[in-house]
Amino acid sequence: MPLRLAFMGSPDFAVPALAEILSAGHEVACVYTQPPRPAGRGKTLRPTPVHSIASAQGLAVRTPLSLRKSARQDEFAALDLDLAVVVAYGLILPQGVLDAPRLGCINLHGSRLPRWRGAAPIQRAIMAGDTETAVQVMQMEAGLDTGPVLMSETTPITARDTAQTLHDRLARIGADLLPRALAALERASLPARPQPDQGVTYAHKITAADQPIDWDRPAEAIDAQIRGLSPSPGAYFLWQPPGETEAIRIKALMSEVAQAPSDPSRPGTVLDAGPDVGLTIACGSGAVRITRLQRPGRGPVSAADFQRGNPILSGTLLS
RNA sequence: CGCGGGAUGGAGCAGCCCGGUAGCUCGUCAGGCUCAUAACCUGAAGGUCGUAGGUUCAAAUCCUACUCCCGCAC
Repeated sequence: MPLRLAFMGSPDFAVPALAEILSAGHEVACVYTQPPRPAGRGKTLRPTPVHSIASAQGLAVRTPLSLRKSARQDEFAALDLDLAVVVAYGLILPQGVLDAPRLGCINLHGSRLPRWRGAAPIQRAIMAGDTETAVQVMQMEAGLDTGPVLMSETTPITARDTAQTLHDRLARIGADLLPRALAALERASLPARPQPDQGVTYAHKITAADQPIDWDRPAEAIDAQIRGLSPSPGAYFLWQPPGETEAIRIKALMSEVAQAPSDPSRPGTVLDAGPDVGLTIACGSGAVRITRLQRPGRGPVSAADFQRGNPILSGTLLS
């Protein structure tokens, strides 16, 4: 029995989920997504990725600025839904919305709740050095990501994961989880496990303050920061090219924890540099090797390529 | 009209301000050295300098338009 549902989501993370729901044969009566906003170079008006896909599929799309007004809630209720599936939508759902569908609203979230409730669970999990995370389907409540968990699938976070790779993996896993969750919900055979009271953390939105690298921190923390923010918005350090008067931002896109220097150097000191060895930098404790980076106006390159054209010399102090 | 940077052999860059023989670090190929090598030495191939116009005796370089890429901001 196909369900009649609304899909509410905005960014790339939600796109595979929508696709899977559609191919499972459910009736998507309406897609809710964030309104097109001026974004990117030139400040052109851009629809969300979900919006683009939904339009291409010929689905009805709504882009309210808020669901607080009763008129918006009435419109939602009038859809006469079995269920609403919410994936990174970006709006708070008032009780009136949560209660409207026959089976309520479920949410796909990229962490193992109650850890990393909120906006940026994927990045925060990597930045915190977590070795494992999950994708979970939960029954929504009024609180922020507080609802009981219906389905969960765990995945390890490796030392080679970036926000990008983990994002893609979790989106994929989540998308595969959803049709199963919907099928089970129809049969009312999905047990809901309340979230534990212990271990609650919040994944605050990534801001510009998260980006600068503080070389005084331990190597493990800096490596996690670099990978957790890669490729966007990216962690960066400042470097003053020889002969230049101003330092430029160098984005670090990929890194690994390197062998600690035998004799301690001031954090930020370039210990080893060259096309063969990449770029190893002393940290508050230990050292990190940056393996992929990008300077303003140029594309991302491997550390080896970067060093061929823009040698950052051994002994340079970065800030 | 948000601000700004970039496009130069296969890769990453310099050269442009101040027009006049296409450069650097690598890679590739050949040869040499070596027990051997990602090391070292010698040599070679490989470029419409993003596209289209303009100025000029002469344009990678100056001017105009366009295409694509990117950083910031959002």
